[in-house]
Amino acid sequence: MTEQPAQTTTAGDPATARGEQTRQLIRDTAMRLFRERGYAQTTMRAIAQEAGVAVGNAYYYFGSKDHLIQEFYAQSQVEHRAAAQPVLDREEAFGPRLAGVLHAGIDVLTPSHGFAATFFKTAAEPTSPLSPFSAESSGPRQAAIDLFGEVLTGSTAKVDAELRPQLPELLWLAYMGVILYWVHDRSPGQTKTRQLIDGAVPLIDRLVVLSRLRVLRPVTRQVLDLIRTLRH
Amino acid sequence: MTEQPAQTTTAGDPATARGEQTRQLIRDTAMRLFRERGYAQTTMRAIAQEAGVAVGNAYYYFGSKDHLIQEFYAQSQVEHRAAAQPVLDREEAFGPRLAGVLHAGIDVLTPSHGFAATFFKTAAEPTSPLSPFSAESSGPRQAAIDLFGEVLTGSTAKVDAELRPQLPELLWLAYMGVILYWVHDRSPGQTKTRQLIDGAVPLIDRLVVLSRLRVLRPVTRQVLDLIRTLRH
DNA sequence: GTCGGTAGTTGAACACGTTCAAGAAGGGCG
DNA sequence: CGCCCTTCTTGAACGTGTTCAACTACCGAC
Repeated sequence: MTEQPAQTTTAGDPATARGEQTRQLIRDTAMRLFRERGYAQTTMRAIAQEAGVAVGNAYYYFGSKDHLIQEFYAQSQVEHRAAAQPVLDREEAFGPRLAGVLHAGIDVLTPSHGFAATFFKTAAEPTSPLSPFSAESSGPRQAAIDLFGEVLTGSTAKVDAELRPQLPELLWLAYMGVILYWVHDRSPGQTKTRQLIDGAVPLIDRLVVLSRLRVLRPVTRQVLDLIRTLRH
Repeated sequence: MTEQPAQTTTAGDPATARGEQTRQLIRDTAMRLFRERGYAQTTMRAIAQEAGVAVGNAYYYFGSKDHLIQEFYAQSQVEHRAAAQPVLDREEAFGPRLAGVLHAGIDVLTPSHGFAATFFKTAAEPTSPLSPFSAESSGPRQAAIDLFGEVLTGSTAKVDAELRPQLPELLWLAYMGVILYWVHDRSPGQTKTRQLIDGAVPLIDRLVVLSRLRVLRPVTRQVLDLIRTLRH
């Protein structure tokens, strides 16, 4: 309905633009304040003041307060990738690889649990460019899906040929589910989310293995057909 | 309807309080404007003006603009229950009962797809009393879970004894998943959501039946243990 | 050097959700 | 009726995210 005007995101533009320093300053200040005070308690005026710029200047670089969240996403995704590297180097079996990558994701997010939880609502809004399903966040999303592709590629697991191309996205979807649980997880240290990962991974592992069985072939195909249909 | 018997003891019954009329007026006006203009485009000032009251008066009855959404939830739940009745009367098999109740839920929500989608973000915030998992919405939630209990109770399906007590809540969770998909569903008439229901129900049906197999007993138990652990 | 255009920066102004001190309306009781 | 207490109602005022017309800094062209 209400189409946003084309945002000058400077996709492949030179990062040497004059304002790049200011952009990073504002972003870093915002991230710090989000962590210190939480998302709702951090006002745009406070961000601007702490960064030593005018309020409007922040809006020159970031379309809205919500857009600062997307910056957080991108940053988290990069950290997740880095944190997952040792696991991908070390493990060979599918299960441990998946578990390791999932745990790495939660590891990265844990310091931000307090404020991440409060802003994940914005991510759930379908019309928002912040939705993990939106076109605007297709960059970080694809990177995340690729990460789960690596979980698969490097593993010794044998996967049904038809399932294989769909699996990375399905694993990413499972990861989204883990995050949804984590966001609501009030157990100390979010230990329950850890239990969810450790409990769900063997089940997923078994499911992937079972999908190759001839007896279950019709079901596998049925599921895959449904998924293909539902894809946007 | 407007006539009421002599009210002698108004001990703890706020339903007969003086302002009940005003409360309903504000609620109905808000619902109408939400449908007409969408959630974000409907201001509290507009609601108050259309209802012919002061802004602060709306806040006397509803703690915030978001709280008006909860009113929408409760109303939708009641309509869902009513719309599901014919299905529960007619169908006996588990699959058709489940499919019918799921379709009934979407039927009820369909007229509000435009604005429901934009406010579902608020429901996703864990700290908000509007979260479907929160204590504040335990009333409508329990009613919804009970509805899926009826899907099971009235059916001819034989369910694993250990799974049975967990199943209503699991089905409700699946329903939440359907709604999450529906919210993001941009296909005309949300036909894809209908396909999701029709595709997923047979799978759930088969899964429930399979859970009784001796071979799968360990897996069933493993899943149930995990679920019990993760429960809040 | 200075001119002109782009990139960057400013802060007052706007609309919104929300709060709150003050008042009005009702009803029980003498 | 007059009094008091609770329930309800008011609208100005506050802090917020966001916008925008005006302004400044920079840089290449001549």
